[in-house]
Amino acid sequence: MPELPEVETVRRGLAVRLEGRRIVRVEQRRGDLRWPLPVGLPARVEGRTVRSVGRRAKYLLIGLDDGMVLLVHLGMSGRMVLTPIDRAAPPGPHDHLVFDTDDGWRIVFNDPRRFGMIDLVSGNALPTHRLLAALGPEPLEESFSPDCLSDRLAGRQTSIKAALLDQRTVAGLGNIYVCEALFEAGVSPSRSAASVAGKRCLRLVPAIKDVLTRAIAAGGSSLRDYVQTTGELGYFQHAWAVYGREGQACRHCDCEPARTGGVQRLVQSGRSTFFCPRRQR
DNA sequence: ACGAGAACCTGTTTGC
DNA sequence: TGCAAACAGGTTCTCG
Repeated sequence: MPELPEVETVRRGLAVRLEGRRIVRVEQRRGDLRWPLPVGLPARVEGRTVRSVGRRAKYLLIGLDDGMVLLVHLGMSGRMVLTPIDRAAPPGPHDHLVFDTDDGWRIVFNDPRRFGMIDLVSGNALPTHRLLAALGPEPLEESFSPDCLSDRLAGRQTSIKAALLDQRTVAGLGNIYVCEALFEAGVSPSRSAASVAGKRCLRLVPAIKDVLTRAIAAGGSSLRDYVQTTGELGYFQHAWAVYGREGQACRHCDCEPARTGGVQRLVQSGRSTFFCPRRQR
């Protein structure tokens, strides 16, 4: 579910309800997600006031008033669901953590596949945290420039698709937005990363920024039952040009799928890639 | 050192 | 219709 735009959407939803609120109760309903949860998590969070809700790449950073930060990754299927406590349903089988605030709101972390990760770390230690230390630049920051990406792609033998999926190259892109950005830039996903270093980054970097910005504005992409913290659906999935559109016309070619084959699908390092071979070279 | 593939886990969709 | 296989937004680990 969650790539940068979805996590940013969740961050904004959480910030509204959590910033300045005290967490009066934490219920931990199982001991592990991808890894064991931090020892004594509920007791270490109960009574704390939330200072800030930030984001780094696909990680949510919930800053507490004692200087600790709750680090949350939603994995593939993680969700944060917000409801008033008096209207909250009983916890379901995949509701792993429940947080109640002093003004009567409940935040439930739900994650059926349990690829999510949660840690509680000192704010000072964040930059060197094992999950964050190697992350590449934030794609929406100004410092993420064509030159910056070019340097990171130079000399790499893997495909541009795999390189952009690698969070050390640039942080926050996932399978959907890599496909969309490569389409918008007119770059073939099969091209070597090294061959994109240089002038193709002049198109690729603005395309990445544009796709992410538009997706955030739309509240992210909703697949299956993914909803924002508010319960609303994101609607960027309707704007996809190529992702999930095998055999259909891409958003910019007038070509008839019956004659040209339309959007093509291929598998790269085990993941589906969607692209338009007429537009992407 | 780097890159491809497997593994982690559950739910939903697809195909025979 | 029913069941099994394929597939899904991510990350880490292993192996060549």
